[in-house]
Amino acid sequence: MNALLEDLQWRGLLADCTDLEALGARLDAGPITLYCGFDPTGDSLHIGNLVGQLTLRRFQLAGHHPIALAGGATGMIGDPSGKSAERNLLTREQLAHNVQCIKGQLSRMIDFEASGNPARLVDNADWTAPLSFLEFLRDVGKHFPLSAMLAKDSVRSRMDGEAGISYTEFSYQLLQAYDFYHLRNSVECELQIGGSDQWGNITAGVDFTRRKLGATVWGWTFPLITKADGSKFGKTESGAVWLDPQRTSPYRFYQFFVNAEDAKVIDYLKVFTFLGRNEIEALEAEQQGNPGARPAQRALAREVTTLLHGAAACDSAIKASQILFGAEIGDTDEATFMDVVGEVPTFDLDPATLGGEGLPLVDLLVQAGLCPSKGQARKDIDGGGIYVNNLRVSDAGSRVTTEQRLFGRYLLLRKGKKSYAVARCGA
RNA sequence: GGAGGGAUACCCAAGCGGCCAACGGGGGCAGACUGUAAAUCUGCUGGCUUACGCCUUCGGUGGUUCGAAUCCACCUCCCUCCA
Repeated sequence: MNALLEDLQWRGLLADCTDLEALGARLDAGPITLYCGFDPTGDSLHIGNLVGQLTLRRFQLAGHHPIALAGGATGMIGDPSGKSAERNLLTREQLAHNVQCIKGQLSRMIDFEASGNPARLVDNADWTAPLSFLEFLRDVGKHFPLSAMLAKDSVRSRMDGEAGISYTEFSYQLLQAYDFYHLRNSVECELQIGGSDQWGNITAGVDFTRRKLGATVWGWTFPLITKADGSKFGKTESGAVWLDPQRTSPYRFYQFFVNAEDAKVIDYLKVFTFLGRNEIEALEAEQQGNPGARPAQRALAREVTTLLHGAAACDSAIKASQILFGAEIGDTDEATFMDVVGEVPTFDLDPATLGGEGLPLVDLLVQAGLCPSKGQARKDIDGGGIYVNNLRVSDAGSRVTTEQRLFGRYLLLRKGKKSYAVARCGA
C-alpha cells in the first residue's frame, strides 16, 4: 500500500475512493496532479474547509501537484449537496468579492513557491464562463444519462423532500464534472478530493472524463468531521469558526481547539496537524496519563493556529490565554496584558464615568456587550458568574471606580469561564 | 372556487375569560463538581426596578367585558381535504 494513502487512512481521512488499489499503484508510479474545490458561498472559508486544504498540502508534501480551485462558476449555480432547500443566487458582485477573499485564504495553507511542485490556484469561471449554452448541452450534457443524474443523493433527497429542486441546481453536477474533465485534459489532473458530501459530484466528473477522454481519474472523499456526540464540528456560540482573522480572532481560533473534547482530540490532531504518527501517539499517552493538563489540546491548538495565523499571532493567543485562564492578574506586566487587549473584544469607556462613586457594574456589563440587559447582568452577578480583573464580584449593586483600573487604564471584565471584554478608559 | 384546521416568547409546544410574563421540552446563559473536556446536578432565560411593583408581549386591526393569549368581527399568512 502506498505510504501516503496509508497515512491518510490512519488519519481517518478516507471516506470513499473510486478505486483505492489503482490509485495507490498510480501514486507509487510517480507524482500526480490533484485538485480540491472550494465554494465561494461566503467571503471567508471556515475550519470545515481546512480539511481539504490540509489534505492538498499532505499530497504536496509527498511530492504531488496540488490545485486549489475557487468555484467562481459553480458558485453562480449553487451546489445542492447537503442542502435541503434551494439557495438564493449570489449577485455577481458578491461572488467576485467572495472569490477574491477565498483565493487569499487558499494561498496560506498550500505552498505556491515550492520548488518542483508549486501549488496552483484556479477559478473554474475561467473555462466555464466562455462556454455557450448550446455548446455545453452538446459537448457535456450529451454524456450524462438522466438516470445517473437523478440517482445522485443530492438530487434524490431534494426530489423526495418538500423543497424540490430547480433545473439550475440539478445541473450543478455537470459543471463540477466538467471542471474535472477540463483539468484532466489541460493539466493532466488525475485526482479530485473533497468532503464526503461531494461524492456524487466527484463521481460525475470521473464518469464524464472516462466517457469523454477514455481516461481514468480518481475520486477521494474524506469524512465529515464531527464532535463526540455526532453533532457538527466547527460551530461555537457565536457561529462558525472562520479562517478570516477579522471574523474569528487568532485568540478565539486557538481557544476553539484548546476546548476540544478529550474523546476527539486525538482524531483532530491527525486531521488538522502535520504531526507524525509517533508524535501523536506520544501525545495520546501523555493525555491519558494527565488529562487535566490537556497536552493534546494545547498541541493541537498551537499547531493549527500557527499553521493558519503564523507563529507570532499564535504566541499572542497563547499568552493571552495564560493570563485569562491563569490565576492572578496582579503579577502581569502591561506589555503582556496588551496581548489580551488585542485578542479580546475591547471597547472605549470615558474615564469620567468612573469618577466619584463610580459606574454601576451592571451598566458596565451591558456596555461591554457581556450581558444583554441590566436585569440579566444582575442575575449573572447573583449567580456568581461575573469577575472584574479576574476577581469574582458577588454584589449586584457594586460600582466600578477609577482605582480599579489596571495600569491606570484597563478594566478586564469576565462572564463565566470564557467570555471576556476589556474596557479601555484613559490614555 | 368550496370545506375545515392553525398562527403563543430563540425553537417546539401547552393554555381556551381573572390564580398568565404565560405549564412542559429543546436550545442558550450562569453555578456546583472537575481539567478552559465529557457526563451529571442546580438556578436563570421579555424590559425597567435594591425591592413592593411598574411597563411591553400570545399573527394584525377593531370590538364585547370591571377584566382577554383566551369571546366576537374583519384582515393577513400557513396547512389539510374537495373541485
